[in-house]
Amino acid sequence: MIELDETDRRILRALWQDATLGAGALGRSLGLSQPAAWRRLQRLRAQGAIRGRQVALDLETLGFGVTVFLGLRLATRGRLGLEDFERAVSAIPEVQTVEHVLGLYDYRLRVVARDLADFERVLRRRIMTLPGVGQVDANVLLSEERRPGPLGTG
Amino acid sequence: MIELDETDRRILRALWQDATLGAGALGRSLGLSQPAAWRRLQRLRAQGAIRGRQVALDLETLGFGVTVFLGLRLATRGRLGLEDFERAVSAIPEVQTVEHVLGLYDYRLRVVARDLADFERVLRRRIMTLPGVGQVDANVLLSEERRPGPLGTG
DNA sequence: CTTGAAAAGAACTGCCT
DNA sequence: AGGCAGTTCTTTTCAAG
Repeated sequence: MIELDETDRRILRALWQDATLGAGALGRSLGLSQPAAWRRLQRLRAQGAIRGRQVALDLETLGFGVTVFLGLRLATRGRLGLEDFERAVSAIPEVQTVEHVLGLYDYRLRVVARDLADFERVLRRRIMTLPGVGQVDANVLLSEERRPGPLGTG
Repeated sequence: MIELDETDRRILRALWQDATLGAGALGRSLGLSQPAAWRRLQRLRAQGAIRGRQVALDLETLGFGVTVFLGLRLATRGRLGLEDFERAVSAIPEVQTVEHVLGLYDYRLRVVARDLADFERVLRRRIMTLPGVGQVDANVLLSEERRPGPLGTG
């Protein structure tokens, strides 16, 4: 865990919105010179605050119009059960996110499909056949808003 | 919705892992020349397949060690109820994601906090006071795996 | 599609306040 | 910590096959 000043937080917030910004552009928007912004970037990366950069793909455009969140309970909850389950779920390409959680569910999955018929196929042939799967709850995504998170207050 | 060939899919998969790759590096890893890879990138962006680039922040390192998923049902479900709720939830910095869903819940929130005590504060003072909030279910994140999604199968 | 090269811009270094 | 000036490298763009 590291300490950030307000300038660092501004840098991270700006990069969160658009990671294509370089040290020069960042410096201009913050009133810093290019090398000064560059040195802060280096430090933030060395400290591990920035893990990497990813493209945000537009799944709608790519033909995947349906996103469904599944909440799963396992019937068998031993250590082997978890490992078997995780190995099997990792082999399903339509699963975008696997979250191991504590609470009402054991696992939460984010699943994308081309349409509802495609999703039904994934659900019946892939999800329901996972080892140890018990109860399955589903929520269909209507719209989603992603926000920069608590860096503003930090 | 657009058509992709296998090379396009490879490009998107590579960028999903590391968006810092430029046209040159992409071309080398795919057996294309730098201008050829560059033109494909341009096309993919023009078609809207690539929405943008984001940094992946390491929330642990930044001091936010607790992530909780909330499933919410609203007590009042009219149009005004939804708008009031969305406006209010957008003002909570600890809320990273707001998903409007169809199913067991009306909304799903991803909430980050420094620790469980901090999370309790957010839950009591911010979440439970949201307009129209009914039932609230919680799941605490233990571990998470993100995967490239269904681009491999196309 | 390729290679090659020129122009532009970004990244990085050293030295100074 | 930040700024300035200069060097090096990559990306971008164009020409030609």
